[in-house]
Amino acid sequence: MGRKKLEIKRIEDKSSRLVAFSKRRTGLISKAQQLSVLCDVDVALMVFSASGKLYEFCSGGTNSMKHLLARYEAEDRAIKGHGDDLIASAKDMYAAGDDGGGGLNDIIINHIDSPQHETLPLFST
Amino acid sequence: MGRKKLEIKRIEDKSSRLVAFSKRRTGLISKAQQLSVLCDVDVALMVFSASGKLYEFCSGGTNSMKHLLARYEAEDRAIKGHGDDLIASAKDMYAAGDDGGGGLNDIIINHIDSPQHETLPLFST
DNA sequence: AACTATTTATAAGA
DNA sequence: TTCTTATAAATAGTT
Repeated sequence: MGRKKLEIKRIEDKSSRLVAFSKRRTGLISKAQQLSVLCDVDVALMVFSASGKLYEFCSGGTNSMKHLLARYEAEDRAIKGHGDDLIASAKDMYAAGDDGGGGLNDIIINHIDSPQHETLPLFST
Repeated sequence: MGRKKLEIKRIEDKSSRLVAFSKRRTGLISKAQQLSVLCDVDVALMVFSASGKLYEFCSGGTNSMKHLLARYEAEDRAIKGHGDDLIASAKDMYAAGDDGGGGLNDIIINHIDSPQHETLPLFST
């Protein structure tokens, strides 16, 4: 989006990297806020600078960050609770030889991509 | 960024809102990944859809999300640990009459905007 | 901190 | 939903 196309790899020049960090961090937080408002969903974003500074955004305000983290932990536990099922699925796929290349990782990702019915909304706006 | 300029407020038409959610969520996660790679920083992003589905990105992979959340908790505690100092600062500012309008909120935001020296990196790539 | 040439993201529409 | 396309936005390099 600039004068030249930029490869997505670490910017080695420190000055350029810091400038890019400042610009892109601002843009990212703005996009996160827009997504939460336009689509009426909860979003939590944390950015840790190389110097240890924290930048954050949370729909509902910074004070509600803990609510979203609690919700995340709950969903995470729900996913982990299916560990045995996931491993069984992985074995089945390997046995059937239809592993798409990603193996267990892809299975877990697919699982994460499906709604977690066990998870009750702990926080909603 | 489209055929028409869009106001940043809840999209009332459900179909349009879902389409926007799909597109913008993808874009946001992509931007988060680019920021982490280009600027070599840690980023954690969580999006909770209205139907309770979780979408996430974490630099270092989903498995490292917990490390970043722990780091966030640590920074949060460090900020909270300065509660007394912050309240004293607020009182001083009010007494001096140089409250910029934001009051304690602004003081806390300024505090958050400064590096947390007490925070050790719990996780780094 | 501004500028501006370009690249990207994306709102509508098919 | 997936592809297309006109436009708005973001931003890389520059001043």
